[in-house]
Amino acid sequence: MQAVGRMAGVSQVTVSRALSDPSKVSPETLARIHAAIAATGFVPNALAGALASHKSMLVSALVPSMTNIVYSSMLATFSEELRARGYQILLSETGFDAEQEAATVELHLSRRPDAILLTGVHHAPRTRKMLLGAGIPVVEVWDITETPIDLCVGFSHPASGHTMADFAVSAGYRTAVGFSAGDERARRRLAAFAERFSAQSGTPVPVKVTAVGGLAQGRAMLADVLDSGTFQGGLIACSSDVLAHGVLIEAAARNLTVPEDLAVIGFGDQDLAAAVEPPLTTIRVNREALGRSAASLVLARIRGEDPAHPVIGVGFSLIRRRSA
Amino acid sequence: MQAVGRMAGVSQVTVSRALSDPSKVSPETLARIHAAIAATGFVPNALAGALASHKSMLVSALVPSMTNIVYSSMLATFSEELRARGYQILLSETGFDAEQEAATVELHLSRRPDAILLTGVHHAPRTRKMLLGAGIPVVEVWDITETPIDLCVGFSHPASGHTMADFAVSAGYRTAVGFSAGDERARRRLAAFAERFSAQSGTPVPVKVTAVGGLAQGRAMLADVLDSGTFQGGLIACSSDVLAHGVLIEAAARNLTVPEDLAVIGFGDQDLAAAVEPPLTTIRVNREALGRSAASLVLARIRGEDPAHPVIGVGFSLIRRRSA
DNA sequence: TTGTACGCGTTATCAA
DNA sequence: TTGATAACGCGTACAA
Repeated sequence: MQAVGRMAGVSQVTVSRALSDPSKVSPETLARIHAAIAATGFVPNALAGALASHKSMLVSALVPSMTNIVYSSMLATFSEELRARGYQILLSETGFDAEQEAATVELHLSRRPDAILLTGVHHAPRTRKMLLGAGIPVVEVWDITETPIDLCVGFSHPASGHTMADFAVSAGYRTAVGFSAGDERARRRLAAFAERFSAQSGTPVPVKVTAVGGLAQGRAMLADVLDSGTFQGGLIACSSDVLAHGVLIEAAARNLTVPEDLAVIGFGDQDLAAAVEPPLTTIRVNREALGRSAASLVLARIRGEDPAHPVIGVGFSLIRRRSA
Repeated sequence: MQAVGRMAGVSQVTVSRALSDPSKVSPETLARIHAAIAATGFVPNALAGALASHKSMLVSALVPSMTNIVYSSMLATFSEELRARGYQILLSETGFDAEQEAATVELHLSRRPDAILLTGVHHAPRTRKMLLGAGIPVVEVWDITETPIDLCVGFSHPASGHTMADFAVSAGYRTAVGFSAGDERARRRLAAFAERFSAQSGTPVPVKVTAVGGLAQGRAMLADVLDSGTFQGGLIACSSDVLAHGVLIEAAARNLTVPEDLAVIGFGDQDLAAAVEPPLTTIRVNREALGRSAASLVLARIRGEDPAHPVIGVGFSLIRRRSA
């Protein structure tokens, strides 16, 4: 900035002002400064700026996995909203491990973000402590709690499982099995489904769990319950659309008709849900709205406001298509 | 650090040393310092550290889309390698637009990253200039060029199209159509396929293009060529596995048998390629190796080394399964 | 093994 | 409308 100022015939401070609040600089000097910037290729140092102003214009986001469309799609709108206000996103994966999350939080905090987004509501005690100590807005998403660290936007996973079960019962299904991915939230959804469905139908609901929830795992699980005789028709409730899609593929490969021979219900309403054959009955969560709400809550808190509702339930809805 | 030092009975510098190089501090004082850190909940300020040391321990990564598994999977290994060396990734989406990329590069440069990763080899002139001026390692990935800004790890998209065509001809297909996503690299792949296939088979290859390459678009494109009579059997070459998967779904919905009634070839060898029915013949790019090579090239350059081969071709291979 | 002094490149405060 | 000066919280000499 000093070099730019020298070239424009002004001091370093004036260059700083020209960049942060052009209205405080006369049009003529502003022009000279811009000319100097263009000539030198000067790029301001945001590190120094952040250090001096105590504003990093950085927002941290921690998600279990960035290759999972479920998280990346809500992040897309979250970061879009924040980028519009000049914030940049510092993104990290935490896996599904609380200790790894704690380590990542510490790393992020050292960059002095102006706010931080966490996935889920269950964290290591140390994580909570660090976050409280940091004194910045914290928003927990993709789950819901009455006792958030600060802010929370999400929905109840058990409630979504209950909704699936109620639908299944009312649609006339009397037997069911559950296929779940290994992460804690998926298991809570399926556990709630199994508990409610078996209570209403009187038949127990076995729940199979796989570490990762891919297409291949969906196929393999269906093959497994079919070959072992665990499943003789009825409904297959899956913790994700991808798993459900795998079930569809395996069923087709065995010349089984969906939903006649077996019915399938997914979770997430990803793009593929409507595009597969038959289209998937699934639970839709408005991920974009979730990301947007999280952003506006954070933005309000950064402005110093105290939101009337620090916990926002975005809800979900069952989309009935042809698979069940 | 001063406060921590006071509590531990040492100066600020000693605290700094305890954190950056514990071997330079006596075990006793180290213990006192760690106790003080634990007591105060002190988290070092990486902004100040970066400002003083001229090392931000930050590496920028710019990808067209983070919801696209193709990019996020190579990023996963890239960031894993760098995280192991203490670097953090500053990630941004650029869409498929050169101007947006330039603006994002400028934003990232203001954070003084120690290196930067760019997707593709075609950039705005201004981007090249800024990057050269920044004087940091730059690695361009997912495409290849003889004249990189600095480093390059990727493969030739036209060559992959030629490989598809050569396979198709040798497998006996005499007619083909191409389905391509709208991005520049996808189109180059399909254009190369069409050119080579028609040269060898003597029949022209129409190429359909869709802005986004989703499952629904794959279905719609197949429905379209079938209903309009543009396609009467032969091979469908797709710019991605997802598009190919859409073709598979639509074919099954119409009771068409693959590969007998129509054959399909994809690109990318994503997880789904082996899991669908029939499994997809596709082009595999080792995305993990790509991310890893990019990381080690960058790391070497950061260490001040001059890599013998600044341009690395990772190549690709055709995986023949049952769809073609 | 530890400490002193200084500088990194900005913003904030105050004065002109 | 502009400038001088002092932080911001660390690392890096250099000295002890």
